[in-house]
Amino acid sequence: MNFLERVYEEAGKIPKGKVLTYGQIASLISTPRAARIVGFALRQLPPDTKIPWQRVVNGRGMISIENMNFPKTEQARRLQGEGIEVVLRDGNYWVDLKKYLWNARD
DNA sequence: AAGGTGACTAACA
DNA sequence: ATGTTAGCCACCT
Repeated sequence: MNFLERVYEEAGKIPKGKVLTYGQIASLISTPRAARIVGFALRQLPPDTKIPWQRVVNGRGMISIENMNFPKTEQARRLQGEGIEVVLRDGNYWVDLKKYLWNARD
């Protein structure tokens, strides 16, 4: 099983209404410094994937997407649909990590 | 096989 | 407190 598959596996475990950071996922799969690869993994997800990629944000709770297959507006919309507060600040979408960051045991 | 790349981060200026 | 720079490491060409 390669790194990407582990990322998908962990991402799939994120409960609804919670978010996770790239670094956090990397740590969960025992490769703390590979946050970038996590992003790389999510980037190549097909539009019809079941993986809750929208629950993954960067270390400050910001949606890092600019204009890929999935627009950040789409991610923000999905998160709000799960009951997560998403605020638009300075052209970027943010979530409150203190409230929504998942601690892997909840 | 080797070097470039990135949905990241942390450290500096 | 904002803007840059430099590590990071698995994947892609």
